[in-house]
Amino acid sequence: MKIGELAKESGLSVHTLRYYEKQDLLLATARSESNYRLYDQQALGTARFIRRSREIGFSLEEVAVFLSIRADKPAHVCAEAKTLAENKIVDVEQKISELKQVLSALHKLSDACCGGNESAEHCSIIDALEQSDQEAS
Amino acid sequence: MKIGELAKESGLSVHTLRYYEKQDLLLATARSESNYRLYDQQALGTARFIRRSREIGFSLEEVAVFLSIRADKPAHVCAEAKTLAENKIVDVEQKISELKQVLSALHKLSDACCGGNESAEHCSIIDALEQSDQEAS
DNA sequence: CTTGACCCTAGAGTCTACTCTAAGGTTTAA
DNA sequence: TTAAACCTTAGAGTAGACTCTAGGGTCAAG
Repeated sequence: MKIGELAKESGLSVHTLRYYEKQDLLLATARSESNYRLYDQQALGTARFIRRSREIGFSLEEVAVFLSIRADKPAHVCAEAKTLAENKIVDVEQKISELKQVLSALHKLSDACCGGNESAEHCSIIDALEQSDQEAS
Repeated sequence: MKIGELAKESGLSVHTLRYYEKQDLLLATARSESNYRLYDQQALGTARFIRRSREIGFSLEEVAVFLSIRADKPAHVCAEAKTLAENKIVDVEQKISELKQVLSALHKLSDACCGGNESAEHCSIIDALEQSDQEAS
């Protein structure tokens, strides 16, 4: 299959597939006489594997680790994959908690503001951003 | 006050302050004979205003809108500020919900994996990433 | 034989918000 | 007077993951 079909089947763009090749994540199975990239079913599996890993939030660097485990499973142990997943969980939890703080600050801003067509002379949003220090805990 | 002191007082770096000037967010009040940027208390207020807005998660583009409201309050209405805050709330809620889905997918991966020093031959993380379609709802 | 849909490469551009560098000039304190 | 600690500019670099462009070749249908 050529790159266009692989793109369709995998849900990745042609550009992205070529980019992944440059990053050594997904090499073409072969080249046609006219130098077109050719892929087999295994390559399609890998493309989908990468897409799923990305959707779950892994970076390309992390995906590369998964791919190397996947490529030679007997040479690796479960702990390697699990560590990656656990670290990612910590990252994501951290991000969520940061965003929740941001959200609470935003709600405070928004709730205090009348939001009407009154002049912003005494807009509580602007005023709140003016305050010297406000900790939201 | 010179840029170094403004940096210290505002909690922004000298580089960042100059960057904000380039972005027309915070102009120097004046220049000394030797062409040093000079700032007054009002500029310090603006610097802090920007920092607080950024901490709450507004982009520089959004901060620019706040600054223009702040600069001429009578010419603006509360609705403008509130709209910005509400849109940001929607964005942040969206991001949080995406991250929660990611987190749940990660937990599924991680929980299924023994994580031990066994060969990754049957690692359930790698296997799960291999699956063709798994919707987490 | 031409049109359109493919494919190729190298390399540049995008996004946001900085962050840093090079190569200088100024001020201050000892 | 000299060294440290400031300040200036224009412009490049950083992160991550694409995304696109220019300028060209290839292939199948009508």
